[in-house]
Amino acid sequence: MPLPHRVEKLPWGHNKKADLMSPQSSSQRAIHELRELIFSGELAAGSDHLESELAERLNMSRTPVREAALTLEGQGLLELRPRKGLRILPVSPQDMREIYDVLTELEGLAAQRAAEQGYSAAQLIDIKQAMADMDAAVDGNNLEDWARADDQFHRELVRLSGNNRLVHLVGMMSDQVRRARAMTLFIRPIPTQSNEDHRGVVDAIERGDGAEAGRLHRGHREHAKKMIVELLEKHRLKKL
Amino acid sequence: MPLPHRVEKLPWGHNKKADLMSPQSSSQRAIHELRELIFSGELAAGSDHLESELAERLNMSRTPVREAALTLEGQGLLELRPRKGLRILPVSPQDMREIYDVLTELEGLAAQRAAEQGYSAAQLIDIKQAMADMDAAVDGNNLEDWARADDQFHRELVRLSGNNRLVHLVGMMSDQVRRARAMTLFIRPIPTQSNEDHRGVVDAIERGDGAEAGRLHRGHREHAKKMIVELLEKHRLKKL
DNA sequence: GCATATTTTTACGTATGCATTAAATGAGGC
DNA sequence: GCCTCATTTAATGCATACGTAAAAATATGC
Repeated sequence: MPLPHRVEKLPWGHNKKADLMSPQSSSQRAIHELRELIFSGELAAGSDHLESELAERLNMSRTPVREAALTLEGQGLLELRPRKGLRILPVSPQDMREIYDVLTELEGLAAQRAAEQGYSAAQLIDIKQAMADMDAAVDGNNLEDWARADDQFHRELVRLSGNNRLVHLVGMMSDQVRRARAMTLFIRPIPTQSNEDHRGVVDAIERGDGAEAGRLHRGHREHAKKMIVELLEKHRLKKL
Repeated sequence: MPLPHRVEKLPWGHNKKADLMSPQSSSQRAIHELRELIFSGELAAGSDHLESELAERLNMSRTPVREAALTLEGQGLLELRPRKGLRILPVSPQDMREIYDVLTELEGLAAQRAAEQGYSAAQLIDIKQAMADMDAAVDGNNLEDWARADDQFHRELVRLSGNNRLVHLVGMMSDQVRRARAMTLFIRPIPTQSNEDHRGVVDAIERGDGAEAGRLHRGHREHAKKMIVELLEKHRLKKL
């Protein structure tokens, strides 16, 4: 048969957004797996990797790897450097400042718009659940759970803005922040203040007070920015 | 203090000088030419095109066309639809609202940050030149020149923010706005107000008044948003 | 021993081939 | 007629082939 030592081709149906199951197309799989490798640090920031090398690692040809690389390049996670391999982009404290600046503004807008939609309490149930999860995680002193719930909170907040572009752009920026947070999560103060901040934002959204929601959320992010950047610099984490 | 300057190698940099050199790689050429075709309307919004068709049109194989398509998909200009060809994304009034919302916020931030850099008059020469060009274009009643200078103004404003991510994201959003403006340019009022607005923003930047620069620029963009969206809806330009 | 010229290697960019599978078309039953 | 199912068509996703040019390695001259 034409495919000598190829292995699995999963007979799963087509789930467009399948988060947890392996995507059906090799390109999609490449995107997913490369992202995992980058976020887990297995592909270290600043390191170079040949297309052929990655292709072999993922059990596919160069083509889908290349396509994935193009996509991820567009998301600012790596850079294609002819003949030097693809370089996992490092994130310096200065980069982090830039990213947080943008993120602050975009999420602030999201909070404002979310408040203006006039959501019912029922429609805010998911974001409140995320808040509850964060409280529980703080109580249980489980930082990983906290980080997950925090992600969920921010994702939900942006979704509530009703602006698809916002969702997309914030997602991109968040990916980069996430890499840094993995490093700093265990050396930062216990994030009780974050939970307070979030509560204020959700209250403002529930009241329909857009200006206040935006203002509060911006403050929240600015505070986080300061803390993260200071941590990165103090610990000499020049590049992540 | 890091001076902002051109970034050569950001993923999809909007490189102004790229035209001087003939793009050597087919992929780059494909990106450029497809963009041209989209902006010129030769590839109409909402239309579908087969990879092979475009490859033939650009005198290359499917591979670089595909790579370009991936890149442009990341920029929100088109969508890859398996077996239906690549679809040039239409921009509805609702899309335009979303885009302007994001753009307003991002450029507002840019204006604020630009003001905070403490630029000398000499460093503001380019943005002032753009303003002068806009005035001249209004005097000469040349709308195309005006549009070009307006682009230049906004590009320069964002560059002055010193935030490369901002440059990058605003570039993406601007591309989409640009398509709509081509349609509305000749049915909109003569843009004298815009020039006034810009002057106020630059003044605030020169004074180092970040809050005011941001506030003014946001107002400027919000006004533009309202006008464009109303125009689109009034003229039943459902899709662009 | 060092700099420069020359060969060799190799990674990439692009073209091409092919199996897969969605969509289009047609056949057959109601 | 038209719904369902089988057949054909054709565009894609991916593998693979290959020329090119950059980088590495080697040789050469001083």
